[in-house]
Amino acid sequence: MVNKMVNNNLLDEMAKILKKSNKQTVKQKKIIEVAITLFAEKGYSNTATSEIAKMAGVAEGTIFKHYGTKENLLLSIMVPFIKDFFPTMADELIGELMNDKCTFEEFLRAFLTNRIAFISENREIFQVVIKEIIYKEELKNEILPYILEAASVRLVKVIEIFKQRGDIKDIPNDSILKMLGTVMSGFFISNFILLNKKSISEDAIEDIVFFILNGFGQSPQ
Amino acid sequence: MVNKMVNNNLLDEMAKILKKSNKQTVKQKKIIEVAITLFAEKGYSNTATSEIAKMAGVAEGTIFKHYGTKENLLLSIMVPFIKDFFPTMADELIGELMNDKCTFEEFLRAFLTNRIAFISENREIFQVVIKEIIYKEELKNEILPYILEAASVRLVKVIEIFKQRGDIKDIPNDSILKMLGTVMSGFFISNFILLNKKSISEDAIEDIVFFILNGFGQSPQ
Amino acid sequence: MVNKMVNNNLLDEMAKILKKSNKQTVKQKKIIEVAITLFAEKGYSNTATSEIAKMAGVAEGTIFKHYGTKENLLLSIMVPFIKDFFPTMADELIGELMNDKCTFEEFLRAFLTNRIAFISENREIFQVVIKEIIYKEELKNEILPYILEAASVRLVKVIEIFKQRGDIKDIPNDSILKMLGTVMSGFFISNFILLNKKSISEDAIEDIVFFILNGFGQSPQ
Amino acid sequence: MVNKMVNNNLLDEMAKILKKSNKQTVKQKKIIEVAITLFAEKGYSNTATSEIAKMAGVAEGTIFKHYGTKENLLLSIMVPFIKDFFPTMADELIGELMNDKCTFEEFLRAFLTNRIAFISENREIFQVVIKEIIYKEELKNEILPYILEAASVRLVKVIEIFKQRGDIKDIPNDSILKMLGTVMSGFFISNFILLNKKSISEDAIEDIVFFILNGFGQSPQ
DNA sequence: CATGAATGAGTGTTCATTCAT
DNA sequence: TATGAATGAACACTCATTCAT
Repeated sequence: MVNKMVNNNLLDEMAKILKKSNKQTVKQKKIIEVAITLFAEKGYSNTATSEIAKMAGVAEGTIFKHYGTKENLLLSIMVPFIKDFFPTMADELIGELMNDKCTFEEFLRAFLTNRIAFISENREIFQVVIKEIIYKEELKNEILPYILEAASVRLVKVIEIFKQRGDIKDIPNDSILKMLGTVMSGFFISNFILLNKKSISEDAIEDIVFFILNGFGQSPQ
Repeated sequence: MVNKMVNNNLLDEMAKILKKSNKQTVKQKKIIEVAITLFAEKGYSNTATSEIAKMAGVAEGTIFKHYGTKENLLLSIMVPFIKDFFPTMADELIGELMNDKCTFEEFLRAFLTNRIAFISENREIFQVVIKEIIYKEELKNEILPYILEAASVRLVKVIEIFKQRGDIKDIPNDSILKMLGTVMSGFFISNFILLNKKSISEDAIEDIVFFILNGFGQSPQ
Repeated sequence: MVNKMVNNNLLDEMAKILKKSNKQTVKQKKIIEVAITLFAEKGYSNTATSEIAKMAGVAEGTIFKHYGTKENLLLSIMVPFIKDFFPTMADELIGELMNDKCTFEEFLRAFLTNRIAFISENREIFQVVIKEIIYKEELKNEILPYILEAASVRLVKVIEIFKQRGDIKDIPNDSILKMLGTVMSGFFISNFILLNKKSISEDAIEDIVFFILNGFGQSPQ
Repeated sequence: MVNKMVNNNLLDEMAKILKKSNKQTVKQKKIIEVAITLFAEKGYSNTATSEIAKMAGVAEGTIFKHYGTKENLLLSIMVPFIKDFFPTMADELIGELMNDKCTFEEFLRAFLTNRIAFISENREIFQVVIKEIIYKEELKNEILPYILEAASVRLVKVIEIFKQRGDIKDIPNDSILKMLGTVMSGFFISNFILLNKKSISEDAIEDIVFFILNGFGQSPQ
C-alpha cells in the first residue's frame, strides 16, 4: 500500500546519478560525508576545506582532485538532492498514492509520512540545501524557480483530482498551492532546521493533517 | 481601532534603544544602512567590511571605530530587532487588540496585518536576522530560545481567551502553538525570504486567515 | 658631604629644559606621565596612542597637538634624561666628590648611592630609555655613542686621580673603563630592568663596592 | 681538556629538539634565518611578517602554514635556545670542567670562553631572546624565573666546590651569585647587545677573569 | 586649547587553490 | 591516485595622524 518504502538514502543514490560509472573511493565518500556534516552545522561559508580534509583524514589536495572547487563540492551534495532525486521519488510516490482510491486525508498522511521519513534520513543534506538556498540570493534565484515549478506541476494534478472527488474545498488552485507551500515549508523548516529535530512523531503528523483539513477555528454554532 | 498604526521603523527605534543619548553620525547611519542591505542580500559571511565601507562612502577604519568588530556590527543590527523592539511592540499590539471585544478572526486579521506591515517596513533586517539565525548553529542556540519563549508566553494568553470565547477549537494549547508557529514561520519565510516579496496583498491575508480558521479540507456532506 | 642630595625629579627638570618658557598644562603632564608608565611596561611599539589618551583622560588629538608624532612624544621623554640632565648632574656630583679628599672606596660608594637614588626616582623613564635603546638598532646607533663618550670623558678623569692616589690598580684606563661599564650596566639592568626592583639596599651597595675593589677570588696563601 | 668543543649551532640543534622527526623544508629554514636577523635588528614588534616573507623569498602564507602565528614563530626561535639547549650544554660543560682538578681561575676562563663562543655563534638569536625578554613585561615574567632558577642551581654547586678548595672568598653564596650574575649579564649585554660585537678577544677574557678574581682596587700597602 | 570623528596605509591571518612529487 | 608544501589574494582589524568644530 501507500507505505511501501522507497530507498531514501541519498549517498547511495548520488553514486548512481553523479558518477554513473565512476565508483566512489572510500576517501571520496568520507569527504562528502564530512562536508555534509560541516556544511550543515556551520554553513558552507564558515567551513574551510582544510577542516574537511583533516576530519576526513585526507590531504587537502585530494578534495580538489575530485571536485575541482569548493563550490563544486557543495553542488555535488546539493544537485542530486534537488534536481534528480527529489522529483523522481515524488513521482513514484504520487503515482503510487493516486492509483489507490484513497481519500485526500489518506493521501496527505501518506505523503507527509513519506517526505518526513525521507528528510529524516537525509537531514543534514536537507539542512545544507535549505541553508544555502536561503543564504545566497544568487543561488536562490537559480534553484528556487526549478523547485517551485517542479512542485507546482505535480501538486496541481493532485489537487485537481481531489477537488473532483470532493475532498478539497472549492478554492482557486493557486491559493491552495500557496497555503500548502506555506504550511509545508513552515513545517519542514521549523522542525528540521530551526528545532533541529531528528524525527517527527505520528501524533505531530496527525495534528498537521487535521489542521490542514480543518484549521483550528470553531465555526459558530 | 485595531488598525491604529504603531511606528515600525527600526532604524529610528534603534537610535533610541542602542545609544540612548549618543547621536549617530551621518556616516554611522550610512554604514548600518549599507550593512543591512548587503547582509540581507549575500549573507554576513559573504560580505566584506571593505565592501560595506566602499558602498557607504566611508573609510574601513570608520566601521571599526564605531562597531569594534564585524560581528558587533551584525549584532547592532540584530539585537534591537529581536530583544527590545519585537516584544515591546507585540505587547502594545496584543493589549490593544484584546481590549476590544473582537472575534478571533478579527484578531488574527489585525495581528497578521500589523506584523506584515512591520516586517515589510523592515524587510531587509528581517532577512538578516532570519538568515543568520538559520545559518549559524551557535547563533541559533543563543537567540532562538529567547524568541520562542517570548512568543509562547504571549500567544498562550491570547489562545486561552479565544478558547473561552468559543472561537478556537478545543485542541491542546501546545498543538495550536506549534501549528500557529508552523504556519506563521512558513508564511513569513516563504514570502519575505524565499519569494523576496515587498508587500502582501489583502487577498493573501484573507486567504491565510481563512485557511487557519477552516483548513481546505471539505468535510463530507 | 658626598651625600648631599641633588634634586633628581625628571618631570620637574624636563619642564625647565624642554620648554623653557612654555608651561606644561595639566593635561600635558598627565600625557607624559601615562606615556612613561605604558612605554616602560609594554614598550613603545606595543603602546597605542589611543591607550595613552584614554588613560590620561585626554582626546587623541590633544597628544598630537602637543607632540606632533608618537615618536616625538617618546623623544620628549628620553632626550632630557639622556642629553641634558644626565651629564649635568654627574658633573655636579663628580666635582663635589672630587673636591673632598675621599678615598676611591668612598667615592665609589657615594657615586653608586647617588646614581641608584636617581634611577630609583626615575625608574620608569630609565626603563623606557634602556628598553628603546636596546630594542631599536637605529636608535641605539644615534644615542649610544653620545652616552659612551660623555661617560668616558668624565670617568677617565676620575680614574686618573685615584690611580695617582694609589687607590686603583695599575691597569690600562681602557680596561678599567670596560670593566666598570660592564659591572655598572649589569648592575642597573639586572636590578631595575630585569628584576624590576624599586630600590637597592645599602648592603647590596656594600657588596658591589667590595666586589669592584677586591673581586671574590682568594689569593693563595 | 676543558676546551673540547661542543657543537653550538642552534639551528641544527633546533631541528633535533623542536621537530624530532619532521624535516624542515628549505623554505622553513630560510624563514627562521630571516626572522632571526630581522627580529635581532629591529625587534619583533617592528618586523612585519610581510617583510620576513619577502626577504625569505617566500609567500606570506607559507610562514603561517608552518608557524601558525607570528608569536609562535618567535617562540620557535626562542624556546630551544632557552629551554632545552642552554641547560643541556651548561651541564655537559660544567661536568667536564669539574672533573678536572682545575683551579677556579681555570674554570672561569674555560667557562667564559665556552659561553662566549656559544653566544658568538648564535649572536642574533641571543639578541632576539634578550631584547624580547627585556621588552615585554609578560614574556619576562614567564621566562626569567626559569632562567634564574636553572642558572642558580648549577652555579651554587660550582661555587661550593671552589669555596672548599679555598679558591673563592668566604662570602655568602647569594652575594656571589648576584655579583656573578651582575657581571656576566653586564658583560654579555654590553658586548653582544649594546656594542654588537661579533667576537671577544682573549685579552678581554683575561681582563674580566682577573677583575672577577681581584677587582681593581689597590689594597693599601 | 581641546576635541573626537574620520582616515587609509599597514598588519597578522585565513583559505581556496595549484603543482611537483 | 594521493599528497602536502606553497601560494597570494582577500580579509578583519589596528593605529598614528588629520582636521573641522
